[in-house]
This record gives sequence, structure tokens and C-alpha cells, in this order.
Amino acid sequence: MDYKKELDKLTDNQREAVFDESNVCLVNANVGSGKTTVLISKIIYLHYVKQIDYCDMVVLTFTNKAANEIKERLTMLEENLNMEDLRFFGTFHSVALYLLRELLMVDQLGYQKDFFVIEPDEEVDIALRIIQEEKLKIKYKNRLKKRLEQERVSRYQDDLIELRERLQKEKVSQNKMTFSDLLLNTVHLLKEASITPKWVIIDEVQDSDKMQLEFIDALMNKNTRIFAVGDPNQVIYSWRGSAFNVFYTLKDRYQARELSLSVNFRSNISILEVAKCFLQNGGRLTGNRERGNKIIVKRQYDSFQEACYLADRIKEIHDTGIPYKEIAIFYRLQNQSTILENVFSKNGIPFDVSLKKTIQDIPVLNWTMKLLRFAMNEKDISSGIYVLSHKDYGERITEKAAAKLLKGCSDMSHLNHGDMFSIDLNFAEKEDFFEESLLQRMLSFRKRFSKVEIPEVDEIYQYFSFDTHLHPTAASYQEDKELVKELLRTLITYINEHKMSFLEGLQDFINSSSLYGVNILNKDINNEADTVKLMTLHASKGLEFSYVFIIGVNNGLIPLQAKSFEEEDEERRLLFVGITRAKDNLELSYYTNPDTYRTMAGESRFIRMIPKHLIESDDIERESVNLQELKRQILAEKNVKMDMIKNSDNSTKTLLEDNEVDVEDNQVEDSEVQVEKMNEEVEVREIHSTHNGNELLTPNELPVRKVSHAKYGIGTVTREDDLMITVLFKAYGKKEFMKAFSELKEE
DNA sequence: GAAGCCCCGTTTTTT
DNA sequence: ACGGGGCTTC
Repeated sequence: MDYKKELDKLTDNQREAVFDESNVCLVNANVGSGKTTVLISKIIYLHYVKQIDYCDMVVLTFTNKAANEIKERLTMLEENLNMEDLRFFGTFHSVALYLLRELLMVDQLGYQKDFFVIEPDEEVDIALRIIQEEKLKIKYKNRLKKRLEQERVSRYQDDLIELRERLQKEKVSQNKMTFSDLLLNTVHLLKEASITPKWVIIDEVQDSDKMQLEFIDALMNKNTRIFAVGDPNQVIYSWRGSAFNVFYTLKDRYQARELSLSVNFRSNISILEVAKCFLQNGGRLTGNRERGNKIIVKRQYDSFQEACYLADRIKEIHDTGIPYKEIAIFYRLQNQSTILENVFSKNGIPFDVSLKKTIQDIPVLNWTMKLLRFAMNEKDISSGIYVLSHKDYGERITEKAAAKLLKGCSDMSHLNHGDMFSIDLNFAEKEDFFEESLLQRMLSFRKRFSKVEIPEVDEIYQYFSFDTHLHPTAASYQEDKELVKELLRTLITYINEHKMSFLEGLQDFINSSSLYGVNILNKDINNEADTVKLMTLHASKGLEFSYVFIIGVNNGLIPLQAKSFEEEDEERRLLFVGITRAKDNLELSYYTNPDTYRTMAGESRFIRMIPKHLIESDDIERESVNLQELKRQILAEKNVKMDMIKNSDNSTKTLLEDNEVDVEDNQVEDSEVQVEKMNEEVEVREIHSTHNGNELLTPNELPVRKVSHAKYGIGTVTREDDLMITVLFKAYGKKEFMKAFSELKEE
């Protein structure tokens, strides 16, 4: 049988995890160590060797992509595999949705079985409308989303708590659940239900948040077993709530056995040695490949010069026979891609940018989706109001008027659909308006299409008189019309594929577009295409390329300004993730003239964490590029410093003068030394930048307490209080420690 | 209601 | 560094 071949491919280490017999097993899997292979092999092993039915396993992932990958691999082993058997395989949210729809009593919470899943923005829209209607006092409406998530008690003495209660009721009455409602309600209802999976299997478990851990816990009974894989060194989403130290939490809660996979099969030794500099959990990371090329650190003038350089370099690489799709460029911020896009387009370099373009980002499609939502669910007042009052496509009425109009309708909802159109015409100026109105079309939509075979695109298009609403005179008309028709085509295809009736299929499509994202124009990054891939470091997780360029490794960009050490740690893991995407060649670059004020000139402290012998020297460039530029920078630094001296007291002045570099005398020194001196200057400036005004260092503090740290080496204490100590390390820069845990030794 | 002050956020993104 | 929003003061 084929499954044996799959299991034979495993290494001893991987085999141990797959064949493990403990009730709860956590696999601490290093980057590139075959995490997904182990997870899938475990499922195969349980199914084919241990004879566990697939439907006795709940397999949880974070992305649809990961879920699909697992399903595909299982289908490859068994072509006739019934997808119904894999009904508990999917993202946390899609499994929750399945449970709520098929197995749990949502009516206990006031919901109906055919509830809708809504986008996060829609919840805010609903909240804003409640605020308006109920005349609630809410401050900082522009950060309402964050406030609703975070504040358990109102921070600003307003009606936030009342709003949250009203919002909850409103969602129930409109029969809608947000993403977090899906998990929350499932956890709530599972307590009373008897759903008893034999196995709960979790991928990328380090990304779980509290709610997801509760979801796992709610699935557990005394015979349920857990198998989870993850990598604590790849936690890059803690800012959106992934629970702290999930491994420890789970291990403790279920008395789990922890196994680790330490061998990396992806990158060559040169790259792994660099990656190790950024490993924080002291874990072992070993490779099994050859040494390969040293990594390159390149200095660039600015992002435009760099884009031109990259265009040339990529052509060169491609000419050696490397396909474009083996080359990737990573950056910290989305907007860094624009300059690359422009320059690459001009130079004929094929590329794809990973952009999260969804239906809601395209106004006409957002409007159309809401129209369909209201047509399917007349309780969905907020969508109705949006559709009717939209300034471009709506009925040229205000939100208030639309709300009144809809209220009139829902008060009449005890009447059947046919009677509805005779209601309260005070709001509609003449009968004609109402008879032919979009509102009427939406309200009678379900009746009109209930007994119909799946209609043509044009039939739906005509029914809603889309042409009238898209305004043939408008500049965007042609484009809008194409988009709407494309959306409707996608819808019809979707319904045909799922072999459903029209209305059933439409309902499903509406929910899917929230939960799974419908790709209308294939805007998502196409991995098969032979193009250079441009993406953020975050988006690079889980991928691999032969050539990787990480650009903008400047302080203030990589790492982004960090407010706490937790944040700085996360920035470091983020660079670790980027570095470990590279199989054969890695190049880091930084700017000497960055385009934004937030970014500081010169290489990031992260680059200085890499020992020099691991880096292919860039000296030839440095020498030829410009001593002039260097000199200019040193002068600029000197001016900054002189300003500071003017603003500070005399004792500090004396101290700083000792460190000064006489630029004129140093012109003939080699550039290496000059760079070193410049770095010293920067360090002096950094000490100052964190101490404004009277907080400046006193002479007693500075000369000079040296301490040493196992990882960062010897450094100078720059600040100290009861709780914290700040040390400046030559190779790393400034680092804050909590005294209790710092393990610093006095020199 | 204009002027000035204070607080906060700025970035990454899946479902 | 800078802008938005809320609050206080005149």
C-alpha cells in the first residue's frame, strides 16, 4: 500500500513523533524540519495503521491554505476519499462553523441554523449605527474596533459597555456571527454537547490565541488525545493575540510529552549559521546540507538605487538558468513594494506582489455583496441601509431615510412578501418609486428565484437593473460592469460546483466569501507562475526560495521601533523567519539615505549581531562607492552631537569630546576603520537620544561600568534603576534587561 | 469656536 | 515626527 511509502520516507527523529504513543504530544519543530510532513504522516499513521476513522479526528489549521494542503495530500493516497469524511479538517473557524450548523443547538443562543458569517468591518458598521440610533456617547469612534476588542471596562467614561450589549443583541436579531463569535459560541455550546473526537491534531500551534486554546479544550474529553506541532521561534503574530508561550501552557495543562525536530533540511550551512544568531530559545538547530555561499550584506544609497540594482541582479541570476519563481524579495512594510513594482515593470522583470485585495476593497463589489446579503436576509438592516444610501450606486437617499424605510418594512414583516409592497409609502414619494425600487427588488428576490433553475448571469444583472445603479455615464461604468458580471459568474460557477439549488448556493457563497475569501480576479499571489515574488516578511512564513533578498535592514524598519523587549524579540523572530526562507543564497541590504524619517541611516543592529566571518564582505563596493558620502555622514553626525553638547552641561561635554573623531585627519584611513568610528559616533548619539534634557548621563554614572552577558558579550551600563538595567553592547546596541533575570556579570 | 494641551497611534494580517 | 481627536480655557 502507498501509505507505507509515505511513512518510510521519514527520518528517525520524525518517525519517533509519528509513532509516539503518549496521550498528548507536542512537537517542537525547528524551522525547515518537516513539520507538515510529520503532521500529515501522523494522520496517515493513525488512519491506516491504527484504523482511526478520519471523522474521529479534528484537524485544526490557521489558514485555509494549510487545510487544503493536508486534504490534498490525503486525497493523493486515496482517490475516492469522500470529502465528507474530512468534515472536521479545516481552520478553527471553519470547523466551528460546521459544528454550529450541523451539530450544535444555536437556537439556544437565539440564532437560527442559517445564520450569516460577517466580516470584521461589518460589526463596526453595525456598532456605529447603534450609536447613532440610540444616541450613545462613544469616544474615539475611529478606534472603535480596537476598543471593542480590548476594553472590558470603558476607559473614557462613555457608553462602551452598553454598546457592546446592544451590539450582541443586534447580531442575534440580524442572525449574524463574527469570526470570534463562531469560536465563542462553539465553545459555549460544546460544554453541553456530546461531541467526542478521538484525536485533536493542531498545525502551527504556536499561533493559537486564548480563544483557540479554549476551543481545543472544549473538544477534549477523557479519551481524547492531542498531537500538535509548532515552532516557538516562529511566533510573529503575538501582536494580534497569539497566547504567550503556548507550548508551556499546553504542556502544563495536559501533562504533554514534548519531542523536538532539530534538523533543518532546507538551507545550506552558511545560511543556518546566520539564522542561529537570531534564535532565542537556545534550541539546537542543525543542518544536513553543504556549506554553500556566504550570505551577502549590501549597503544601498536609497530604495530607488536599490530597486535598479535588484533589477540588474535578478536578470543576472535568471541568465544563469534560475527561474524567476525561485527568487523572492522580503520587506517589513507593504508600501515598500511600490518602488520595486515601478522599476521592475520598466525593466521587464516579471513579478507578483502578495497583496490582500478582497472584495471589500473594490467599492462596486462590496456594494453588490451587501445587496445580495440583504436580498437573502431582510433582517440584515445594516446591509440594506448601506445599499440604499450608497452615494454612487444607491437610491440617493440618506442613511437616516434608508433606516426609516427599512424600519417600515420590518414592522410589516408579519405580512407575507406579496403584501409588503403596499406598506407605508410616506417614505417613498410616489408609488412608482417604490414599485420599481431597488428595495422592492431585493425584498422579492427570494420569492422570484426560489423555484428557478440556476439563472444566467444576465438574468440576475437585469433583475436588479444593475445598469441603472452603476450609471452608464460614470467614468467607472465599464470597469464596474465587468467586475459585477465577473462576481456573478464566480457565484454561478460556485453553485454549480457545489451542486446546490440557487438560493442555497448563494447563501453558502455569501458565507464563504467572508470565511474563505473568494478570489474574483485571481489577485492572490500565484505560486506557480514564473515570477519574482515580492512580499512582507510576515507573508513569507511557510515558503522557501533559492534566492532571498531582505531589503531595508535599517534600525527603525527591521527592527521597527519597538516599545518593549517583547516587541523587539518579535522583530528578531521576524527576521529569523525571513532568513530561513532561503535555500541557497541570501542577501541583506540597508540604506544610507532612507526615504522616511522613521528609518535611521546605516545598518541595523540586527546586522551587527551577525559575526563578520559569516558575511561576504562588501568592501570593494564600500571603497569605490564613496568616501565622500561617508565623510558627509560623519560631519552630519558631528553636527547633531555638537547641538547636543550645546544643550547639555559642561561635564557631559568633556566626556563627549574624548570620543570625538577628527574627520580631517582620518581621510586616508581605510573605509573599514571609518565605518567603525562612525558606528561609535552613532552609539554616542543613541545614548543621548534616550536621555533628554536633565536626564542626561552624569559623569558619575558613565566612567564606566562594564558588564558581560553570555550571548551579547561585554557592554557598558548606560542606565539603571531598581527594576531595569540598560546596557550598550558593541555588537548589538542597546538592550534593556530586567535585573532579576538579566544574568549579567560585572567585569 | 479658536487656541493650546494631552493622549494615542503609526506596522505586520488570518479567519 | 506628526496628525487626529478630545478636552479645557477664554
